[in-house]
Amino acid sequence: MPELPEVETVVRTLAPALIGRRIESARFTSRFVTPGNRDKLAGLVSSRTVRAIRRHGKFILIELASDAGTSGTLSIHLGMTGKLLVNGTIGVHTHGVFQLDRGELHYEDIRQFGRIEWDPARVGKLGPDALGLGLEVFCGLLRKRKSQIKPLLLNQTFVAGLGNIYVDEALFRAGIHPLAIASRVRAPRAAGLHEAIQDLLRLAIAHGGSSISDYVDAEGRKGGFQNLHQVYGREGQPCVQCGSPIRRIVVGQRGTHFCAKCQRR
DNA sequence: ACTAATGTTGTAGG
DNA sequence: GCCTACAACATTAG
Repeated sequence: MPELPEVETVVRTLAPALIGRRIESARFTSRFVTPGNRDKLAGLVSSRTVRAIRRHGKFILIELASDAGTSGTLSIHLGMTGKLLVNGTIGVHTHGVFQLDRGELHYEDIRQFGRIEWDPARVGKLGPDALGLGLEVFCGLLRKRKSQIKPLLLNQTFVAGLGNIYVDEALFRAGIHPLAIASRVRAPRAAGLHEAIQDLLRLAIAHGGSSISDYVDAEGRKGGFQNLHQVYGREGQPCVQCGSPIRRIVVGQRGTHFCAKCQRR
């Protein structure tokens, strides 16, 4: 569910309710979402004030300061079905509750693929954020890799933030076949891919992200960008460019949508 | 009833 | 290092 545009939308809708708030206490109940000592994690985040909320790739990073001024970062990854809700009700899929000095923040996650962690090392291993990534940097990175373009773009240590939907959409916009070898994509096309990624992410954010089944922002609202998808979820339907049917294949275990005519190998 | 598929990532093995 | 397959979990569609 949540790729860069969805996570960005969550961060933006979360910020007004969270910045400056003090976390009085917290409770975690899932051994999957919060592996290890859940009480210890609750203790770490309690009695701290939210200084800032950031995002890197698909990770939500909440900077917390203690009364003494020492700071730390709470990292939340939404996995496939994670939600952060400011005005939710507690249900069977609520695995985290933050008591704020004003209001509550709930973490819900049906499949429990998401993670709530304190200063996790894996955030440091991420590649550069896909949004705002420089053209030269991107082309330089692409040139060095011999793997297929789609699995490469999904690799968060290469570039952070793209998921299955936006990779398919970006490759379509750039006219690149998902199995193309990264290093053999010629410079003009690579530049086109860079532009496609930037335009696509900005447009998707402007529409509040894509809601395919579960995704909602921190206030429970669905996104609207799913209505503007050109290939994702459109198997058999006509290509918006040439009319030939959108095809679906499996690449790296992921369903992959593309137009065989507009995206030549 | 049973199987496959779903937007995520980490790990194991070649 | 790279690539593939699989596993983690719950729900839904066919």
